[in-house]
Amino acid sequence: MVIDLISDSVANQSIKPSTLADDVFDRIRTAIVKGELAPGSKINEPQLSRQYGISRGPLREAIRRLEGCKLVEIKPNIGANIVHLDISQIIEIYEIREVLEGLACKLAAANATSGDCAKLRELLTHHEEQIQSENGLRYYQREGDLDFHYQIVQCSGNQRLFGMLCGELYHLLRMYRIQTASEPSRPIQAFKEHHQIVDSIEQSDGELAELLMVRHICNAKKALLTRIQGYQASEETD
Amino acid sequence: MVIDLISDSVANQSIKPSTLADDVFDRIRTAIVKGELAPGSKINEPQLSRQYGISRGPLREAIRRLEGCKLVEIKPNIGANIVHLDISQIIEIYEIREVLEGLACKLAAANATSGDCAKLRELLTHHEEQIQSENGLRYYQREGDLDFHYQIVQCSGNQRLFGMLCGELYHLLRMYRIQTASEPSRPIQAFKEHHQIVDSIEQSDGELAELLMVRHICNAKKALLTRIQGYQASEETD
DNA sequence: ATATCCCAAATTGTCAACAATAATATTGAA
DNA sequence: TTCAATATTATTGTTGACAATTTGGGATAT
Repeated sequence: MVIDLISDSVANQSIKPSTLADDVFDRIRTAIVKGELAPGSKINEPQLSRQYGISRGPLREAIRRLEGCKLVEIKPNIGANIVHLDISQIIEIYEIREVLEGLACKLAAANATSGDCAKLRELLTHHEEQIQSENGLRYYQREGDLDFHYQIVQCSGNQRLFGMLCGELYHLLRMYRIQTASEPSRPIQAFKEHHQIVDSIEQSDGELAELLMVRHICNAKKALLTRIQGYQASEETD
Repeated sequence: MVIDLISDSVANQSIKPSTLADDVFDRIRTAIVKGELAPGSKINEPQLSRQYGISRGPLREAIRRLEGCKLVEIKPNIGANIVHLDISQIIEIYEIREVLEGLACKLAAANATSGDCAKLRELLTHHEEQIQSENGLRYYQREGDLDFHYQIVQCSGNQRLFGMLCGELYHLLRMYRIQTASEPSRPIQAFKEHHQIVDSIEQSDGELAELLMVRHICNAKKALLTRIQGYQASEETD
């Protein structure tokens, strides 16, 4: 009897219960963010249900949840399409990021513990090593950059802010980066800016931290814009 | 034949196709925001499906979509609960509102047409009339206030920003106001601040408009905090 | 009286079949 | 050949039934 109780508690810790709809939601969301499901493409329910080995019931529940997250758009009697982000929408996201991450920095400056700051420093040190090696340059920009921002938002202590940025916007940005196979742009400059931001957070200077982060993202936005305009120009002249 | 085409096009314009899941999603969301479904309460699928006259299939799809919107929380094998906002979460929303609506003002100052400004003026004039009558005071704070902010966000031109504020956060604030049956606080002062904001938008002074809106919402947040603290103190001394 | 175990009822999760709609292919006429 | 109407196919929407799990109550032992 005692043994049963133990094995039960162990089972509850390791095997957390979940539904097919939840599992498939995660798998589809990952597939969308990774670009395995192409932006704008149509979701075929019979095909996907076969692919995941489930019936259409829980699959449709997963799709509806994705609709709530605005990762797919459903038209009645027609079907669900993977969301497609054009440049203007990416700009919109960057505008929102500016103020949202500015806020995150302001709050982080007020709330971050010395341990939090140490972790941020450690992350930057790791990035420095990555930058100095050739292939690390790509790694840094593609994932490490968002990791840095992720950690700061976590330090803000605002749970809803965390959900908005790390649970939604960052996914969309990753999606766009993969979609456009974007190369690293201005990693050394960005690295310097990251250090400045951590400095101000460590000194509990919320005002400065907010300003630096707003400017940091605004710079990234500008770099993106010039890169895009150059691309569009070369497209036209081809 | 021609007649058929006409009647078809008319039908398409008036009767837009929708699914049961979509309809019930709207109805449940309204019920949540209006407080008809109590925050924290459990959703009973058989009961709700009888109430709306549909089967559990589309009902569950609607609930999953609500989960994606973070209006309900689903625990596997247990069920869905209406989301419950405590004070700390409302404060979190106000922190986010500050910067998001500040951004909206900055963008509105750059994008608003003279027609947009006229509509804002008209709205404020209407509010003034409401304030001068006794019972209008309540009306103004409960809905008119959010209407004003709604219009400004619309002028910003940032669709995602619009979705975040008018599609999510305002719903939650309405929900909280109804939930706590909150009385109007500082309507005259808020009215003055609204006028200042429209002034700066009309003059295309984005920097000022942003600053004024941030301060406006920060004031509302402070008013909320003192009201709550007073309430909590009286609770403790009871 | 309290706690524990077990059983019954209710609720959630899943599936497969059917209905309704849209997409596609085919036929026929100009 | 080309366009339009029609028939066929595929996909989406909806339902009811069944399986799995949780919840609640009651009997029993301490």
